[in-house]
Amino acid sequence: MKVPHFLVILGPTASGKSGLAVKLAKKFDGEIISADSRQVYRGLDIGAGKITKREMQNVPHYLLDVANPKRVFSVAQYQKLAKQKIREILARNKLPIICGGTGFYIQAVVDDLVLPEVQANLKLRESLARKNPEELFKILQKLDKTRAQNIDKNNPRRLIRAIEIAKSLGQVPNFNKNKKAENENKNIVIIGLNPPAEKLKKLIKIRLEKRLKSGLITEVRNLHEQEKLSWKRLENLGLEYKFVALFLQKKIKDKKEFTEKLNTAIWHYAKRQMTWFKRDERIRWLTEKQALKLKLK
RNA sequence: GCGUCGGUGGUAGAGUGGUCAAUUACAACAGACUGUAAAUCUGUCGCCCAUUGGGCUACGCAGGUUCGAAUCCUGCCCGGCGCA
Repeated sequence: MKVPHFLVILGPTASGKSGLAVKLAKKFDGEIISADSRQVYRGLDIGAGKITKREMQNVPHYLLDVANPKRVFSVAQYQKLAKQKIREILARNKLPIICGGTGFYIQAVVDDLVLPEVQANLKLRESLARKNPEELFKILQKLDKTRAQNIDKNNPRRLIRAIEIAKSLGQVPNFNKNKKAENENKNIVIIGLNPPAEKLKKLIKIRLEKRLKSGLITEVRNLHEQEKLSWKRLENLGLEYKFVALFLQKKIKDKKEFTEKLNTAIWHYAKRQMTWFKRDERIRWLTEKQALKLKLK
């Protein structure tokens, strides 16, 4: 296989991406760029499954801890930073390895999506949040007919963001399709890891137990008490952060119920990740063993 | 033992003579994704064929009433509560 412009390692949560990335980085003299929408935040460690210094084995890792967890980080920001890191790594004659489970972030980089730089308007969002989808849709229709035509009418979050963008830019810009075509020529190797469902379920379960033992609950409590992250914010961060926050608030009282619900939620997440990945035919689905046998020249 | 309330689809739990293969939620499965993505949203969900539609088996078990029963009656089995 030709030496790629960069390498991507993706897969559902708990599929073993981080470990593989380190091994491949050592083999190919690479450096790793995380593609994870939660690991970008400072202080989200155990719950987000951030790789430890020790696990990094001296392989440089980027785009971890680059954002304040109080503020919402966006794909647009991610894309900008990731592209910059890729350039830097290439300039050093090393192989950039993008590794993560946030499909959208990965796509933003791989296909170089055109993302409107419209910042979150919290006041606008708050006032729009009170409206139902039908009302939101009507507002969007007035602002941007094109976007209204292909948007999911039932999805308030999308509707609100579309309105936000339309208000600021007049309309929601299109993806740059040409860019995507151009990218087909770029040599990008995408490796997907996808253990069988039953195995993945087990991996998720074991990993959660491990996280609980290594202080997950304390981490979330500290984020709330010391870092002053509101419960609402923690709930919004999802999965571990959401369910531990609910548990600490006693909205879920039973520890067993808490574990079960969280496990299910993580499983649901893994499945959502897979539906996203499945449609990308460029992904080469391999086992870790197969991936380690890859040769680049 | 008597009294009483209840036993409904994988689970919880509505339904109390027809419009019920059975509200809803969860789980399960599939999917979307113009940018808050660990979020947000959608579809399917008894079985068998079918394009609308049709057939079959189902609401603890066995009988009965009725044109018609998850729904009413009788007996039995099982569980909660009360009194003994």
